[in-house]
Amino acid sequence: MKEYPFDEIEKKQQKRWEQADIFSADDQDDSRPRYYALEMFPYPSGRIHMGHVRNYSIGDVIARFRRMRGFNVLHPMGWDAFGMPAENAAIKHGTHPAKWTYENIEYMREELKRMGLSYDWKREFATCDPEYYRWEQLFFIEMYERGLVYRKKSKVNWCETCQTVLANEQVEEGRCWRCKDEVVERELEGWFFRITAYADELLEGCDKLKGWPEKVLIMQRNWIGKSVGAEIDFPLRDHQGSIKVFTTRPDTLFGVTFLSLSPEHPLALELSRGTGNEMAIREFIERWNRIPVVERRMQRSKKGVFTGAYALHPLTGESIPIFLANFVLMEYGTGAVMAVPAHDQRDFEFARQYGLPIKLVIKPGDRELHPDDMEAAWEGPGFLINSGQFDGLDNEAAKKAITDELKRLGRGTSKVTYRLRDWGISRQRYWGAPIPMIHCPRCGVVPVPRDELPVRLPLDAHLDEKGRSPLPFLKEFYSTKCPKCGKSAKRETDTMDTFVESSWYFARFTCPNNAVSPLDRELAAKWLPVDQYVGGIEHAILHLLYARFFTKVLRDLGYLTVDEPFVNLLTQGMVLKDGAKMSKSKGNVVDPDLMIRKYGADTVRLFILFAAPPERDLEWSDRGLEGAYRFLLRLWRLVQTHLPRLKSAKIDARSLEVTSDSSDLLKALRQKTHQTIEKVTGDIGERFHFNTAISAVMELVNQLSDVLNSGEFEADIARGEVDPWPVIREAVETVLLLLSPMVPHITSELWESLGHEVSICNERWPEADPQVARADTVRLAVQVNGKLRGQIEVASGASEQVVQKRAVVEPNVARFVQGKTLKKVIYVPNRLVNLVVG
RNA sequence: GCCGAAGUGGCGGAAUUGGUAGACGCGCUAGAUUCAGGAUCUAGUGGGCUGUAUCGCCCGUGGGAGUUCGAAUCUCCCCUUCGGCACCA
Repeated sequence: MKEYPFDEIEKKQQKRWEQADIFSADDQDDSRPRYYALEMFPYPSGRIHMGHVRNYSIGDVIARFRRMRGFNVLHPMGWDAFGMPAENAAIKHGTHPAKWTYENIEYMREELKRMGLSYDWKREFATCDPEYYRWEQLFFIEMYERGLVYRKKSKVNWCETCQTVLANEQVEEGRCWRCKDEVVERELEGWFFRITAYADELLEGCDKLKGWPEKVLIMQRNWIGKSVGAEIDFPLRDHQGSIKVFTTRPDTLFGVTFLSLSPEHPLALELSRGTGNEMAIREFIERWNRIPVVERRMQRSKKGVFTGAYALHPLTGESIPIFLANFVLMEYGTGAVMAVPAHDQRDFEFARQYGLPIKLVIKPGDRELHPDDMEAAWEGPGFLINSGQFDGLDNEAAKKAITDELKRLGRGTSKVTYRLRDWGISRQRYWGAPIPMIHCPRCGVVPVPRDELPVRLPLDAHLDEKGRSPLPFLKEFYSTKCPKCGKSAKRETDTMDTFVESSWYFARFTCPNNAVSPLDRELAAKWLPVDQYVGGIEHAILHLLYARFFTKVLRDLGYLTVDEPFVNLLTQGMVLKDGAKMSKSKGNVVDPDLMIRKYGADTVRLFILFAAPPERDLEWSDRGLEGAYRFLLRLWRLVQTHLPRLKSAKIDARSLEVTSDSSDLLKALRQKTHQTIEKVTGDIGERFHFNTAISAVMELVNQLSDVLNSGEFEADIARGEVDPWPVIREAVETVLLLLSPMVPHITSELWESLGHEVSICNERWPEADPQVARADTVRLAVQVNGKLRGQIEVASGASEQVVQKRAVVEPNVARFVQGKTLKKVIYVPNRLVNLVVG
């Protein structure tokens, strides 16, 4: 038999926890403060990977720690079960996405259980369950009724490989976030969530999320991209109508020397008609259309062409030539910009290239600029010149003054623009939640009546090799009756983006089995918001922004009372092997399950928590893993060896005091025990620095072994003068309690073997006695002119006079002080004393 | 290009508020145990100095300057790596 039979222990303890049902969150109990700990739920891809192990180990420590500190903890787990890989696997292996998904869930649930995670498994659900997505369909309808869902035809990001549309957030450098293939442009009709209606609230909320990493907030702010400025009308000189532009720099209006339009601007061709430039414009647009979407944005050089048409300056009436320019985006603002080459770098480059005039209208305070020898646009502050009545104004003040003037003349307004676009959620895929809408040739778009929900995804569908959704070909699915007129109509065959499911799952965990309503208002109010959310940084924008949006929508629909879903966010780093992210293609994947079988879950958890603080990347090391195993082995052996005497020791206050007073060695051990409690409590509870928490416990274990192995100790026992076991038992029990959130199995087992009847998981977290933890003497560093010259042992909190007297007589210190005058003494109590001599 | 984070022994990392740099672990070295290997235990382990060798000196946290009695920590400049955004008017 193995000396440390981790496999038996882990199986036994896991069974025990399950039978005793000790990780359930109690909906009724209001006597304890509540705490909601959550980790990002996984996509059931088949097996767990090291990223999951890290994510869930971190979350489990937090949940277990809070439980021991007396909180009523909600710590649930579920499955983000809709998605493309299921369809791909189904095509490849001739199975069904549902079968594939549910089999994976079965397998991965067992893997997670082998890790010994303290989940309330009774709350588990998969998002592909109609009992889950039916409520999502209800939200969709309620959002539709409130104008938060709409349908439009637009140019969309299309991934040929995935055969579906992607949201802007899901395109990375012109490529699909999932399969990394090029995204092409397509004109398609689809459903949109009006996330832009919440743009301002989402942005302002960033300032209130004190528990989020600044990095994530910056990314979200940038993504929302709020710009404050003005929309200005430039009337056309030779046509009816005008061109609208958006600018953040209305103060530079007098510096406009031309307008730039996107090649996709609807007026582009029309303006050139009859000017003689029509051919050139047509050619330019055609050439533009031939450039793949991916490459359009990567073009660096400024290219353009004159339309032959002119606009009129809204304040001066001057004629302004209108150009098409390859750098103007149709999707942002109005697709047209007023070009101020003197004060905008892009316009500057364009003007230089095509020999267009540069007119200076902002004069910086500290230098003279001349249009002819400028090397770059001046985008900084200054006061206005060449701007008629506005000359001399500070440019910030001029922004308002010029906008006001435009408003007065009816040629412009204040305007706020966002980079954020509405969230396109239609997916031309099968394995997703059906969009609960009906297209009636007579009545138009009609929502499915509430009492007909859920619209079930038909499970008898067959996928073709190309990966196209079978739904548009499945008559039994799409053929229906219009709820309004009762005549035949067609169901929507698009499904929802799978990010919709993960946008509210955290709320559903508060009442996962509720069959009458998506959420129970009282339970949601009791548990939400999530106190601590843990997950990867890769969701900094996507999931975390969508979840924030959904929370606000559900609040406005009356389901939730909170504004934000996650109070505190911990973004963990990646698990690397040989300096690179683990991936099949690199062949550097370490299978967690294999490691758990070989060394046990406790060892894997301990290593992964010990190797780096959570937010940093972690380098996997087989050697390090063995080190973690050795530590647990030592701990096991230490308790086993002394079990009878540990078991019979009494650890009441009196016995502890008597023992520690009788031996310096034991007194020091007891002090270390209480110092370690202080240290570990802070490291786990406040900083999430599990690595330093573990190292502190290791120090205590080292000191404990030193005591047990020391000759002095042996001699004391032999004489029978001291009973050391109370202090030793206290130290051992402290080690077990402090380690239990991280390595729950071995600590549970040893706790039990010490004779405890209550599971260590239900024990109270130890309290440090500050009296015991405080040292009565301290080693003080003695510096001379800032250089370390010696150490002295003094009473804790000793006075400066005493310390100084002791310091100068220290031989090595004396060498450096002798024959010099003492100019100054700096004394930091219990730390150091610095003698400044000259 | 812009924004952000990070650079500490052979390696992962520690130093919470400007106060003894390198905790803890890995690796390595020597010894014990062992037929041998492995495992385990003990001791040592930043670099340099034959220098008043259980003590001491000098150097040392990417590089350079500065503030300070004192800097891994604060300020400025530079270098490198990683992440995000990338014509957003």
